[in-house]
Amino acid sequence: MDILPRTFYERDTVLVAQDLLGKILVRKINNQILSGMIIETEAYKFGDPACHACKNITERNKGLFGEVGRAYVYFTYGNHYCLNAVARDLNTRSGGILIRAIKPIEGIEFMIANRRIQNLKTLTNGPGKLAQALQINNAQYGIDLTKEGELYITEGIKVKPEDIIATPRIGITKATENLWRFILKMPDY
DNA sequence: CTGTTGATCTGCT
DNA sequence: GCAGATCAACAGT
Repeated sequence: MDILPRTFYERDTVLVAQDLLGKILVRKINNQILSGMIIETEAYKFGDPACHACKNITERNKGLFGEVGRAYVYFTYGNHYCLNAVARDLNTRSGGILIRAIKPIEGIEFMIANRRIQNLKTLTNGPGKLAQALQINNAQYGIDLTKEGELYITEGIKVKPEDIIATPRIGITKATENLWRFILKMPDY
């Protein structure tokens, strides 16, 4: 499976968010492979009031201003890490895509052990849950997603435009009118 | 230095 | 459906 090239991330953040649906997120821990198909994303870009990087660069959000194709991880609500991919067209100052949900493919037993639950439905269907299942934390901040390593993204299935649902984003209080949350229709999930 | 807030999850009602 | 957990980053004093 081919790893997505850096040019994939050098486009408008909203476009990349849609294109990430159906791609495969791969996490390697020692020799254990964990992977899953990306089925839900949200786009955040510069000037967007709901985005961490809406105005000034700070210690936490500087990754969103850096090189595209890298991982941006942040900690919130005292309990949860969330995984983003940095992506923007080269005329924009910052932008990122929140990976909200994946469908587990490989290493499901390992994920269940990480999450200490039994219910498959709630294994990786939220940003914080997904990060916990894949053991993602600040150690993954800034990892290059375009190189084979402990965390990267590869080509997946082809997604038709009519299989993508756009809805308002979740858990924010500003700019809720932008339909920048994208869900992949999954007939068998 | 202090107070507030947040791209959430879980458990209980 | 709703409140509580829980803490780092941020902005203001």
